Amino acid sequence: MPELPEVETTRRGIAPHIEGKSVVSVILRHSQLRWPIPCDLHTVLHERTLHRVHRRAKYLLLEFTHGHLIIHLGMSGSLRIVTPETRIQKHDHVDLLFDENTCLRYHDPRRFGAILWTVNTPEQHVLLNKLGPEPLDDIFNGEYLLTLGQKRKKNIKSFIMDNHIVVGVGNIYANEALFKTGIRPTRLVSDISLKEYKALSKNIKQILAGAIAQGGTTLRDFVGGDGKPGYFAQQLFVYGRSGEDCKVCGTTLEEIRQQQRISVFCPQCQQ
DNA sequence: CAACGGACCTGCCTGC
DNA sequence: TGCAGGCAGGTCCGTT
Repeated sequence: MPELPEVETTRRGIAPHIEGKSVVSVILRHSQLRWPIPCDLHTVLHERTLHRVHRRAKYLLLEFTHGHLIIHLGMSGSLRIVTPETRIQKHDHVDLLFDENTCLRYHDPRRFGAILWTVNTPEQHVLLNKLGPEPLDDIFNGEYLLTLGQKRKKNIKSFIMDNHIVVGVGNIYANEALFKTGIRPTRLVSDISLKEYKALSKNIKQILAGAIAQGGTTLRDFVGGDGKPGYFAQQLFVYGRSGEDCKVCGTTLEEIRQQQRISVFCPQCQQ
């Protein structure tokens, strides 16, 4: 699921409802996610105040005085604000119950997500300490990509999806950014010019910022923190459109598989 | 190191 | 209608 815009949309959706509130209780219905949820989480968070909800890459970081709760939504996770009485549905694995009858409910059918606790700064956590820059940061630009790309031998699609290079570019937006830049996903990183890298980084920023502004891409089961779906899906140029006509030139879009992920591209627009 | 394949898990869709 | 197979937004881990 969620790519970076969905995670940021979730952060903005849930933050106003829980920042400044204290945890009344934690209910674990299914603690086996990608890694086990700490079974003493209720004791750790009981009567503690949540100060802020941050995001780094696709991780949501819930800041408490004595540590951070690290939440990743994996492929199928979502967070919603509900009331404690709201009927429990299948795969509603965790409730963080706050005061004022506010409940943060974690739902994740495939259980590829994670909920972890750390008393250190989240940036020091082993899952976060090797991540590349945020795509919307100024550090992420054409020169940066050119420098790293010269040292490597791999295709551009898996390069921009590599979290060591830049975070937050998942399969949907990798496809869309390469289409918009006119770069075929199979091109080698060592073979791409500074001019192209500048355009690519600019387009990645633009596409992600646009998707965030519109509340994320909705496919299947994603819902934002307030339960409303996002509206970016209808603006996709290539993702999920293999065999259909290119919206720019009319050529039939083609599909290949790279690193077990589907890439869709226009053989005319992307060289 | 870097690159690649496999693994984790459920739901949904297709085709027989 | 039932069932097997393939596929899905992510990313860690072990092996080359």
